Amino acid sequence: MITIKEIAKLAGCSFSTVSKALNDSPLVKEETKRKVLQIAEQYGYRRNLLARQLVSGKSQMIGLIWQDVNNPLYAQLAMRLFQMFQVHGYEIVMMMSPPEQASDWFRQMRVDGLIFWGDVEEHALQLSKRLSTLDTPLLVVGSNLHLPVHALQIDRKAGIYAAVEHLFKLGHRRIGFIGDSQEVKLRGYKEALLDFGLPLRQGDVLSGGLAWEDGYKAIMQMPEQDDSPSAFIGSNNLVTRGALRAFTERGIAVPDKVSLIGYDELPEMAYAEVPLTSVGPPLEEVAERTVEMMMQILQDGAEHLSHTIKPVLHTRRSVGAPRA
Amino acid sequence: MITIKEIAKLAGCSFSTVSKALNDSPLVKEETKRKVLQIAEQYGYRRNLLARQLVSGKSQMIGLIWQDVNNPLYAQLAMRLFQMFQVHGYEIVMMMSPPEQASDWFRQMRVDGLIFWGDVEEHALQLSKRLSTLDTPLLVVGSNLHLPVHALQIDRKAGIYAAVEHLFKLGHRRIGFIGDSQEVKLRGYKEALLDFGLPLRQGDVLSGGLAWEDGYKAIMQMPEQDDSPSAFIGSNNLVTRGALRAFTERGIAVPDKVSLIGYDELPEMAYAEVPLTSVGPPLEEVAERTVEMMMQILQDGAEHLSHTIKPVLHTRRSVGAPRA
DNA sequence: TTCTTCAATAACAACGTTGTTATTATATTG
DNA sequence: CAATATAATAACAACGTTGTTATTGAAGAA
Repeated sequence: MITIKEIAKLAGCSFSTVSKALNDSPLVKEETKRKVLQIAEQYGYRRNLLARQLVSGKSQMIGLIWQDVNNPLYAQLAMRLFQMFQVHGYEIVMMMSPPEQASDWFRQMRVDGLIFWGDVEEHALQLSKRLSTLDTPLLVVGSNLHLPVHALQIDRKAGIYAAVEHLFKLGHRRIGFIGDSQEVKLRGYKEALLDFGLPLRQGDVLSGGLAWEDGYKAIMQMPEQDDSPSAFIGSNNLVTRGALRAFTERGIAVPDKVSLIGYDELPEMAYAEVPLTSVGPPLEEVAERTVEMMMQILQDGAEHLSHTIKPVLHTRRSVGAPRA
Repeated sequence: MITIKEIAKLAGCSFSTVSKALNDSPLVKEETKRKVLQIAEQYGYRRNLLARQLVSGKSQMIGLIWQDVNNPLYAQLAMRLFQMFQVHGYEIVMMMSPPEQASDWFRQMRVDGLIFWGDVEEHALQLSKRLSTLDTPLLVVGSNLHLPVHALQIDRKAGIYAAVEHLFKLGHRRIGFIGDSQEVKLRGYKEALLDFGLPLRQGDVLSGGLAWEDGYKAIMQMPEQDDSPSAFIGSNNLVTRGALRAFTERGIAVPDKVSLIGYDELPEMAYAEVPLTSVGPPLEEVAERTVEMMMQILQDGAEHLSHTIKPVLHTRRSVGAPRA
């Protein structure tokens, strides 16, 4: 690929003049500029960003560490971040490797900032501790912990709480929870039960991970009882959709026999066989705040930023009043 | 962030010795190595990849251009590529911008190779033409065109053909097609009809794009007729799932009243309210071949590679014999 | 004319590496 | 003891840029 030095030879001037011409500097005669630009065009010159970033000390890149590819939530978010950061002259670079490995490579590439989706608290904590003393600013999006780095918190506890409240107000007195792998959500569930004077029954919390199958299995394996919950809350979009599938297969009509609310608000929720009522952070707001905070960090060198987003409830067909 | 020059000062030697020590060169005394390594560790030294790649002329990066974030197929594929290329010492860098823009940035970053998912033929053609004369090798994955670049073809026509054949053998004589935006697939459909002696009826091809809603709307808006098709083929996983949703809503039982086959083989197909029979390229094979071809291009400088993968049929519940 | 001013360009240093070549100091040989 | 081989390190060039400083040549002022 042609370099400014080669263009200089062709144009019969020095490479520093070429550099200035390509950057449209007023120090170069119009005629020279034209000649240089014409040659650059002709030979398909592309500036070498590695070199430019090396000398400038800024990479204009933001590293995005992405682990959970199967969750469409992140695909949506990533897409928006891409578009929004580009407006500010930054490129998003994504990696799907384990956090430690990804952050290490990003630091070697001298990215200006790092974004980490911190819904797995353990990883968020570990990574933020590791990077807190270092020179690459880290923004953790979606954690609930108090971290030693910049954080865009999502108040999942409040989200689940709101879901319980919604069901309670409709008359549900026996509410189950599917997927116990995220402690904050479970805490929101338990606190709400307590506040509304409902007993916490161990059997109503169906344990399992965050994948579709986990929700499916949880409901399929649920023992048939007379007094099982009249409503369930699924801990994320995948689990909830898996659960819905299982209810349908077992012939338990939603919402006639059982109501279902899922955490995460996504187009997919409306596409389910029964459109799902959901609580989740407004995606657009998450994206906007992420960009806003990162720009404050990069441009103003802001310290220890923190902001919290509250999930919002979207009512759809999957929830009704309990049968008498 | 500390550099080798600063380490040199601290260690009391020249920066070139530090460089060698960090690369474990046999030209450096063990004692010196230890001292340098200890200081590097202490100060959290990370090599500057920008500088290293500038001098080496190799970036060890492969650019992946990703447009259709909503299709989970690509999320799965991307994940596998990440893992597999890492074994070969390459990092995948992803961008979600429009192809022209993304490829331009990647070239400026001097990536060693580019991968483009070419299911939108128009984009694939345009990009491959643009890059065919340039020095950055482009591998188009999943196109059907004869392109002037390396290509891992997916024979979608054969896939759809196989779907029609499968239905025909079960006794279906009236087969519809949902989503007409990919010409190859439509061609497979038409050719198969012809070969099996079935008439092509305009009304049996429901037009629309590749999103969930397109499939949903197509079926919702389909006029109620006595002699409508006894089976449908959806042009991708989203469209098919949207269509299934619509059938369910309209009370048209799948597979009792109508059979449904979807293009794309993904876990999601099995998760649908009626597990969907599908034809699609084996993902793992696509990933493996992608890596294999790219490595041949990068290491052996292979010219004009081409390989074709045939989609495979997976039978599930959504297909049955037509009602008498 | 001779000095100054200014526009245009050239030259150079720097960014952080790697790889090659040059320079030491030390050990080995005859 | 000088000559030479060897080990360790230093010095330097290069990669492709950008930004700063130095050098030109020509026009305008004294």
